[in-house]
Formats: sequence, C-alpha cells, structure tokens
Amino acid sequence: MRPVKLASMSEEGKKEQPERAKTVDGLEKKWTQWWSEKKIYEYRGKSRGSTYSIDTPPPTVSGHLHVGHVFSYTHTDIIARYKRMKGFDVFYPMGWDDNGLPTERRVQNYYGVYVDTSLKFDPSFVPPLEGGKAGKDFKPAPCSRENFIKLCEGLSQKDEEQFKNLWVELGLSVDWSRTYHTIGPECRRISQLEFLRNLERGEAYQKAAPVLWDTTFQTAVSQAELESREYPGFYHTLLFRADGGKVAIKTTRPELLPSCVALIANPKDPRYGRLKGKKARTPLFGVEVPILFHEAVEMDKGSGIAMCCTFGDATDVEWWKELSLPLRPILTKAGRICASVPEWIENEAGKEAFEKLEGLTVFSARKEIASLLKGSGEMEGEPVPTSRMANFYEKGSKPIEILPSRQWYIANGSHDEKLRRDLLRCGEELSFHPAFMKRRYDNWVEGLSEDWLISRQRFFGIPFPIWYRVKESGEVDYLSPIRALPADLPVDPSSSAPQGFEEKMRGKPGGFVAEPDVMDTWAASSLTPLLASGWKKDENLFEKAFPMDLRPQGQDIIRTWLFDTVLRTWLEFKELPWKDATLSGWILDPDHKKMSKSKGNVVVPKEPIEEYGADAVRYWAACARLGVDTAYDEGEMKIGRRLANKILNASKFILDLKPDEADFSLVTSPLDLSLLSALFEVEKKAACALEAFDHALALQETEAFFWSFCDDYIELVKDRAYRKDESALNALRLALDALLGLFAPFLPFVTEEAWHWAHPKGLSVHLSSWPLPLEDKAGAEGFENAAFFLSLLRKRKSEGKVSLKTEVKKAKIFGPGAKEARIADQDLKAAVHAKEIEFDPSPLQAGAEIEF
RNA sequence: GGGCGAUUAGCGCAGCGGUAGCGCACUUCCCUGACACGGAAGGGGUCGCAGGUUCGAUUCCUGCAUCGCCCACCA
Repeated sequence: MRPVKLASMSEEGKKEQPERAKTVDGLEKKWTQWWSEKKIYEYRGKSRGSTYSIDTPPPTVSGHLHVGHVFSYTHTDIIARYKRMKGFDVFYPMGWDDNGLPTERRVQNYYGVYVDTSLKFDPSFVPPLEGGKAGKDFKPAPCSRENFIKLCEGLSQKDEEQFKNLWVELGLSVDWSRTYHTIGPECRRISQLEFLRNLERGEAYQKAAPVLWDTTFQTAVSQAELESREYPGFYHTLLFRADGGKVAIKTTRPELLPSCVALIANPKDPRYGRLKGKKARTPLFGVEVPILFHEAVEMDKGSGIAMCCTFGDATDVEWWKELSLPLRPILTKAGRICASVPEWIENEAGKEAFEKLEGLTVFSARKEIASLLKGSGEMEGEPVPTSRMANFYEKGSKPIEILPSRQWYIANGSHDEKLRRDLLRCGEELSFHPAFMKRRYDNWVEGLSEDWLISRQRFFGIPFPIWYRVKESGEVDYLSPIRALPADLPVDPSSSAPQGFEEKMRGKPGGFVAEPDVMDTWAASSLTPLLASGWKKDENLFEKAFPMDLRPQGQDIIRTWLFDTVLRTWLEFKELPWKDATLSGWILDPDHKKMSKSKGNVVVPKEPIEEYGADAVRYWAACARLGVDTAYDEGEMKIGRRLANKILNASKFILDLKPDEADFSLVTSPLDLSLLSALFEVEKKAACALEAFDHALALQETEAFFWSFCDDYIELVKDRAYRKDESALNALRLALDALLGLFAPFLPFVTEEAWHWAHPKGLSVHLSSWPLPLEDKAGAEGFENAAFFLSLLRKRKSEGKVSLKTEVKKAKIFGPGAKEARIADQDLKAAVHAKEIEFDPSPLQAGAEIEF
C-alpha cells in the first residue's frame, strides 16, 4: 500500500480554519452523524405516487466486503439521492443475506464446529474456537443443528454491524430503520407462506428423480448454481462381450461400470447395426445389458457406442427415461461406491470385483477398476489423459454427480410453454440498463430444461413448513404432506408438531416426521421485493412501495436473483416486481484480472476510503457506466479528491464575497445571465442522463462545467466581484448553490459541508430540490465565447512566458464568436490586465493577439 | 458450436456519418488577493484488420483477428 501522508497536513489545515474545512478529511464522520440524527434519509411513506422504491441487493454476509461492493452500491445511491432531490420519497431499505451455505462455511471455520444431526440442543455448548485460528492438531467439535443455527445467527449479526459501518462511511443514503435479513423470523415467515401458496396453486411440487448432487456438501443443487470447469480425466477403452466378439467402449467414468444398464449406438451407424436385438456382458461383473439405439449418440465420439449408467451425465438420464431402462445406483450421497454388492451382480467373480470397490471415492474407484480391468484383460491399452469440461456446483470442488432422490421444485417454465412465454414477456417489459443485458435473461429463460430445485440438504436455511405422516408400517408417506397453518408461520417442523399431532408422535408409526430439508437461499432472496415492502405484514407500506421501481444488481446473478424474483412475483401477482433493473460491471484489479479472494488481489474498501475520502471513492465508482467492467484505479480517486477539495475552495471564495442568499433579479449583466443560461443547459443534461441511469454522463457534464466555471467565469468576474458588483455576486452565488446541488448525489459529504456554509440554518442539501429554478434569459453563447477567448489570451501569455497578471497594452479578439464574447468586454479587459481590448468578428478564423 | 460485450494517445476511458476528445502520466511556465493537497499552456493517435454502403466511415453493414463473459459440449 502507498504511504499515507495526509493526516498531518489536514491537521494544519484545521488549525488555520477551525470552522471551515480546508480539505475533505474528516467530513464523513461529521455528516453521517448529522444525517442519522436528523433522519435525513427516512422514508416518510407519504403516498404511492411520490414513492421511489429500491430493491437493494442484500449482500452475502460472510466475512469481508471488497471494493466491488462499494462500486455498484454507489451507482444505486446516486440514483437514490437524485430521486430524493427530485422530490421523491425514496424507499431505500437494506437487507442482509445471511442465510445459506456461505454463512455455514464461515461458522464452521470461525468456531471450529460441524453439525451432527443426532445431537440434541445443548444450551451450555461452547465452541472450541473463536475467530478461526486453529492449531495443528485441532479437531472440530460436533454440535446440534439448533446450536449451529444459533452460532450462525450470532456471527452474521456481528458481520452485519461491520457491513453497516462501511455503508454508512461510504455515504449510502439508506433508511437504516428499514433492514431485513434473510434468516430472520419475518423472512422465514414470508418464505414459508409464499411456498405454501405456490404449493396450493400447484406451482411447487415434490418428485423423486435424478438430481444434480454435490458430494462435498451433500446436497442437491439447481441448474442455476452450476459452473463448468476444466477437469482432467482419462479415456479408458473397456471391452464388452457381445455376439461372440468384443465391443470397445470408450469412457472417462469406468467406475460406473457396475451401474451400466445398456450399450447404446446410433441407429444409422453401420458398424453396430448387426448387434440389433443382441445383448452384451459387462467386463468384470458379467452383467447382461441390452444393446439399444438412440439418435443422441454421436457416431464420431469415442468409439461411437456408449455405455449408459445410473448416472454418468445428463444424456444417461435422457436415455434412461426415453428407453425405459432400469435404475442401478451405486453411488452414495457422499460420492462413494455403496457398501454392499447390488443384487443385479450375480456371478461370483463379479461380486468379488465389486467388493474391492466398496466404500471407495469415485476418484479411487476409477483407479482400482482400471487395474482390475487390466488384470482381467478387458481394457484395451492404457488410460489416455484428456481434459474436458465438467459441471461443478459453483461453491464446490468436485464434479457434480447425478443421483436419484426426492426433492421439492418450483415450476419455472421449463416444462410449461405458457409460463415460459409469460416470463419472456416479463423480460420485454422490464427495462434493463444497459439494454443488452436483457439478452442474458432471454437466453436463460429459453434454455431452461428443468424446474427450479429448491430443496437443500443443509442446516442453516429456511425449513419447509411441511411434515409427513408415518404409516402404521413405519413407512413415511411422502405423497400427502401435512402443511403448516399460515397463522403458525414461521415454523420449524423439526422442533414443533403439526396441528392434530403431539410431539411424542414424532417418528412413530401412525405419527409424523418433519421434512428435513431447507430451502435454497435464492428461494428467500427471490422474495426481497415482498420482504422489503412489507407484504402480508404492513399492507399500508406494501401498497405504496410495491411494485418497486428499481432493482440494482450484479450481472452475474441475472439467471438467479433477477430471474427467480421475476418468476416468483409473476406466480403470485402476475406482474413485474420492478420497472427498471440496473446492472453494474465487474471490478477488475489494475491488471484487468477479476478480483477474487483466491487470487489474493482483493482490495478492502476501508483503505481507499481512509486515504482518499468517501467522496473520492464514490467519484471513482461514478465515473464508470453501468455494465462496464472497471479497473480498480486509485488515480481516479485522487482526481475525485482534488475535485472535492476544489469544491470546498470555490465555495469558500464565493461565500466570503457573498455570504447571504442570492436574488436572481439582481443579475443584470449579460455575461452573468449567460453563465446562468449555460448552467441551465448543464442541469437539463445532467437530469436527462440520470433519468436514463447514466450517472457517469451526468457527472461528466457537471464536472466539465464546474472547471470552466472556476477557470473562466470566476476569473472573468473577479474584478467586478471585488468591487461588490451585485450582478456578479448574485450570479456567483446562484451558480454555487446550483452546482452544490448537481454534485450532491455524487459527492454527498463535501457538498453537504459547503451547503451548510452557504445556508447555516438550512436543511440538508440532500433534501433540497434538484436545482432547475433558473431562467434561461440570455443563451449560453456569450459565456462560452468569452471563456473561449479568455483561454486563447491565457495561451498567448503562456507562450510569451509571462505571468498571467502581467499588464498588457492591448488585446485583440477576432473571428467567429468575437461578437458574442463582446458582452464580456470589461471583464475580459480586467481578467487579462489589458488597457484596451479590440473585437473584430470579420476574420473567418477565430484567434486572439496580445500587444505587450 | 451459439449468444453478448470490448478493441480510439504510454495508461484509463468518452464520442459517433462531415477537419479526432477527456483525465492521468509526460514537457514548459506560473507561489496571480479561493485553491501549490494549486493553476496555465504544450507535445503525443493513419480510432484492431480486410472488404462494402456513402460525396464522405473511427462512427453504418459484412467478414476476420484478439480479449472478456454467459450458455451448450461431459460417452
């Protein structure tokens, strides 16, 4: 990190100017406190029409934030502040996503514990660690599910406090009286309630089917959570016996050979036509399997004939369904070969071979079976290394397996064309910013092949409000679940009994058992618009805040958070959850690599905020448009800091000359009126850009004008201002007030500071109205041309290598624009220190000359 | 293989049918009564490549290349 040398300088500054800050240092603390005391960002709940509501992304609470968060949340805050100044009552809540796997993992490491579901709650349980620093021989301690959840809740609360501090320091104008968290009771209640409604309407259902399974976390996962990665493997050529000869099968998964149910070739493949109706025997195990034909077999892949297992990949599932093949699972949920010989392996040699595989992981079983095959002469050659793409659970480290199991689903249009069309139409109606992001939504909806699998075999999540009857035989009846009553929500079925049952009937014949699973974390997050706006809790609020106006989020979670929210809102209300969705880009490190913990290139946001100030960090974020990947750039923060300081200095200068409120009617000089007209144009452009969520353009317009205001206008009118010319003083003051307003959404701290110098008894600049009250009386051309020629004259002096204050005999201004610039003749004369100035509009080329 | 985005000065980015812009960095000058944590000025680009449309293309179209992301491909 760079050396910090600002502290000592700022102290000096403070000594000289006790009441007016000279630099931006320390403004964060002062104003966040004041904003909080005065409840500046409180949602007042006036009316539906005046409400602007934002579906803030609840950040995952699992450790530390990085500058990527600061980046996108700043974009949203700019819009929130702009809308507030436009007169909207901004509903800007904050949520915390503390539900789900990231929290579980963090708690396991932080406290050194793991869940043992056989344990009962122990109120005196003390975790072995605090802070996650384990010694060499440390062994994690088991605890009950309930103890574990308590630890999760405790730790996420601590993390949330830290997150909040950072958001406050960054100046997010969130209404902190409106927060929610996804494991909180209200979120559990709403998630369970909406699930029951989905179930009632037939949108939620359970079925036993092959599912995507992560063997490390031992849970089912959904299509949206998959990620494909390069994974090394080996091609093994297995020799099946068929039709008196041998059939070679190329596979990367020989360990699944015991679960082989068929060999399948393409019906058009001449090599295998002779095998029609014939059977084959598997190597090692001698199991008889049919030789079948299916179009999906690619003739040029491998040997053109595949073995179909339970289940090697999605194609196996397809064949299993379409060809009505038997189910022969051999993998456990932990990803190991099962511990007893399956009944379909009948011959002794086969049984013996299988026993050698029992309990092995997929990885070890693969090696073992290869050596067995080699021993029996049923493998051709050696395994050939290959690299292929394999599907992983995005948080997992081993490839996904496909295992048959009973799970809960929510319909998402994958098997329902009407629903799919409805959801595509939702995409049409939602405004994406930038617009091209819509294609990602469309692609996802069009490509959906399975309904949304929402059950997870985890602990720290929202339980399903469901129990099952236990038949007299002791068998669990999954077909008719017992639903919780809406009034009882939230419920934890593992600790409370369903209506009509007593707790002692749990697990007994004639009694009940709880659904042990919890919901996918997205099942809760997909309800954030309902949660935040008080659905089924505060109907008065809900009526005003829902549907919401804005959903800001990352582009990587369009297929999850955005789609899931659209889906669930559509199922419940048949309408969109929001009007606009803004998508921020990635933050890259200075070498244009994506920032990630594993690469160790993450920047913790506290450091730049402390070094450059929150306004400067916000400036860096604001310079990047939505959807554009942006490099972390401290240079940009330095510029932001310089701009913020410049705003303080310009304000001080103007306010020393004109401390009281301005009066537009006293602005009479044509140059001053023209300056205000130019500002009028800038305000219109900035507002227009912000309406289109183009904060970067709004900032650029404002900033460019501000520099010209300082360099040109202030220099032009300085002389008059010193002589207390009312027109100049009032124009300066009006422009200052307007500029502070224009900068306020971007640089909330420095603008608030200067605003209070200007309006000592006034309210916050952030509650002032967006500045557009000025009249365009003169057109901007006068000021623009005067500024242009002033700049030319400065250039002549610079070329003459003289100080700008050097007196000159005569200045000449000529060419196009000279006529317009004439409105500033006296001001130009004073600014250039010229005794005489001549205007000549006749030449075709604009220029300026100086006689020294 | 399909889709999306990017390619403009050393770096970071705007722009978009009509003599190339901003900021940083670089060079020169200036402690000028807001600001030296500052200011003024200057040098620097055949706008990825190849075609096409047009009076005119950095801008529109087509193809290609490179980079990034998403989806499909797992026998």
